[in-house]
Amino acid sequence: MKYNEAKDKFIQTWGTLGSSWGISRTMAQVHALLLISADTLSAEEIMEDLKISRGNANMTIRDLMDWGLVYKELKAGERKEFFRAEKDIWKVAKQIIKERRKREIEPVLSVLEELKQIDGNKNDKKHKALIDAVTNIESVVDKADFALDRAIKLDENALVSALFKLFK
Amino acid sequence: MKYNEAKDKFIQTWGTLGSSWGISRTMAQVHALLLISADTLSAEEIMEDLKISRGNANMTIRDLMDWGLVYKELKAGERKEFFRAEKDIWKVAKQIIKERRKREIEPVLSVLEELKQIDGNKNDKKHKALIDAVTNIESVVDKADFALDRAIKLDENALVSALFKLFK
DNA sequence: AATAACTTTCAATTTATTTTGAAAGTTTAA
DNA sequence: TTAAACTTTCAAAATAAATTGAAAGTTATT
Repeated sequence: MKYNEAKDKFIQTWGTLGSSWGISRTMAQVHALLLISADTLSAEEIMEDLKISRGNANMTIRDLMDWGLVYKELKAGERKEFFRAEKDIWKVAKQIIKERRKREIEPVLSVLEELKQIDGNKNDKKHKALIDAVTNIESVVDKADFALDRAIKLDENALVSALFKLFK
Repeated sequence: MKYNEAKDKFIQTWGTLGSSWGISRTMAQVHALLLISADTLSAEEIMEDLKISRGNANMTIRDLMDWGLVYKELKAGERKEFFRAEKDIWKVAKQIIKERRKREIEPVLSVLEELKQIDGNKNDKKHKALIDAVTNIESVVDKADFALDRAIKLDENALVSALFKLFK
C-alpha cells in the first residue's frame, strides 16, 4: 500500500469510528489528519486536504478545541493560526469520556434525581418498577465512575505503564 | 410529579441517552418502556404506548434482541409474543460495550493492522507519524480492554459488589 | 483610515437516518 | 385447506444532521 492510500484509509477509518463514539465524522477526520501530521496545519491546509468548506473547517476545528483534542498554535511572523492534535490517544480517550460525561450523562442524572420525587403510593407496582430502574441506573453510573477512576489511576501508575510498553 | 409524567420523562431521557451511546433513540425508548414495566409487553402494547408504527416496533424489538437487551417470552395459550427487558443495568452496559466492540472496534483494528504494511522508507517523517498513530491507537485499545476486564472482574467479586450495595 | 489577511456566521442546501404503513409472509387452529 | 392472528419487509416519506459558501466580522499592517 502506498502512503497516500494508507493516509486516506486512516482518515476514513478514524472518521467512521469517531462518528460512532461521540464526535462527528468530520471532527474525527480533521483530528486524524492532524494526528498523522508531523507539523501543525493551517485551516487552509485542512480544508484543501480533506476537501471541506471553509465554514465547515472553521467550526470543526473550534469544536475540536472545545473538546480539548486540538490546540491552536501561533507561528512568529504569521497571521494565520496553526493547529496541532493531541497525539496521546489514551489522553484523547480520557478527554472524550470526560466531555461526554459532562455533556450527556450529568444532565441525565439530574433528570433521574427529579424522577425519584414521584407522587403516589410507593407500594404500587408501577411506581416501584420506575423507582427501581432509576436507582439501578444511578448505581451503575457510580460503578462506571469508580471503574474509570481505577483505569485512570492504573494508567498513571508508572510501573504498570512501563509494563504496557513492553507489549507495544 | 405524577406517574405518567415521570414515565414519559424517563422514556424520553433514556431515549436521548441511548441515541448518544450507540443504540438508536427508538431502541432505547422501547428498552426504557420495558425496563419500567412490571410485566412483559406485546409488540401491540409497545406500539400503542410509544405511538410508533408496527414496522418500527417490529424492527426495533428485533434489534434489541440482537443486542441481547430484550428477550422474547411466550405465554401459554397466547399466539402473541411478549417481551421483557434485561433489567440489570450493569449487564446492559456490559452488553452494549461488548456488542459495540465487536461491531465497531474490531473492524477498525483489522484496517489498522493492514495500514502498518505501508510501502516505502520507514524513516520518512510522514510514514513514521502514520505508523506511530496506528501503533498508539492499538495500544490504547489493549489498555481499554484490560481496564474493562478489570472493571468486570471487580464487579463479579462478591465482596466488592456487596460494598457497592452499601452506597445504594 | 484604508486595505489586506484572515476568521466567523448562518440560511440554504445536501446528505444520512429514521419512520411509516400497506402488502407480503408465516403460523396456528378449526 | 381456509381463515384468522400475528410478524416481517421495504419503498417511499418524514425528520434530523452535516455541509456549503458567500457575506459579515475582526485584526494587523501600511
